[in-house]
Amino acid sequence: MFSGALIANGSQLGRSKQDTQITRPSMLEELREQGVRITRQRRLLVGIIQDSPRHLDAFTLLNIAKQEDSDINLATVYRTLSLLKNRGLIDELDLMHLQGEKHYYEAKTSSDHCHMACFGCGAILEYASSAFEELKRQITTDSGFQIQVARLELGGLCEKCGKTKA
Amino acid sequence: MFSGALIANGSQLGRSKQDTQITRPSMLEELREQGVRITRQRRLLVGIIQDSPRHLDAFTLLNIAKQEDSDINLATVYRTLSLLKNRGLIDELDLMHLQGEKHYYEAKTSSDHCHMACFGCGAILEYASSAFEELKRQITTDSGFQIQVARLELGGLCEKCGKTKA
DNA sequence: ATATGTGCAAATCTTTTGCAAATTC
DNA sequence: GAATTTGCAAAAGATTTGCACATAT
Repeated sequence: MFSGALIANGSQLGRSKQDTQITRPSMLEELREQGVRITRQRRLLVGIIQDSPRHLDAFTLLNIAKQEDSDINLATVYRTLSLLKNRGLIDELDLMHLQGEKHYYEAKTSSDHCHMACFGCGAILEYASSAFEELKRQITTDSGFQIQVARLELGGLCEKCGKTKA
Repeated sequence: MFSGALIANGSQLGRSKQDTQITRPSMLEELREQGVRITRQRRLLVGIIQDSPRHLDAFTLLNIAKQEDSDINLATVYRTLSLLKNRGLIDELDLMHLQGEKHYYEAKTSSDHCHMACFGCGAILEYASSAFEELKRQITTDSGFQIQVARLELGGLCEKCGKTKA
């Protein structure tokens, strides 16, 4: 069972084969258009989230931000994350609670992708597929539910751990 | 925005159209086979989870159990949930954090199904589809990841709320 | 100038843990 | 009888909130 202190995340988009391209649009512009006040702290946090290849939890985000603005506070981080989430600019993930109950955040992408958490080594892999988009379409058509947020998380063994433990 | 005190859950399996049948096998037998000691508390909790049409959180489960055994403790509930989760007998859900950060649990079913949380009225709908199973197969084939747990959660507006707010 | 956002500290909520007593096999 | 599980109370971890001060438009 994985029990390391850090998520061994080499995930970077495209680590696994996938058939859909992922792109991330600019968040600050979007916020301005929505009439949201842009503060020093928000600019900083949004920049970090947008640039980061990793899934950040609130505390990690705080520590990265502190390198630029040593006075920034954890409460501000949480308030900003909440704002971005409510405006649909970031997705919130649990990553199968591999590291306790905290949440992880990432800039919303053009097409939804699933996250695979390896119970063996703790790696987080991403995978985008047109079949996922197709499944969402099917559900909407079939049930009449209008999807605003979609989260597909898988837990199991990555290719390497699967071979080791088999 | 939904802000009621209880999840308005009329979900009962099969509320929405779906193309895959869901069945729930017996947990106690499975536990015995796995050599797990069956205590009074475990028997009670497992029975409640198995019978419940709703997604239970730890505290709700405790209160239902207290009607039978007024001494049962919240720690025991958490320890039992943890046992069942690790043995693959129940699934853990977040239901899009519609009601804070707590988790919800349900007996694992023969085929995975997705949970749709309505931001309008708080209803939780379930939907099982062969396309979901097919997507999992595709991901496994394509990435080599061996899936042990799958969780697909959608947030948005149910059919009724979609019409009201459109 | 005024509404809004921030830092700080305390509070809240959920889940986990240490330990002595009770229970199951 | 020995090993495991439980209840209780306390601790831990993540997130939220009240309020006085600072900032953006």
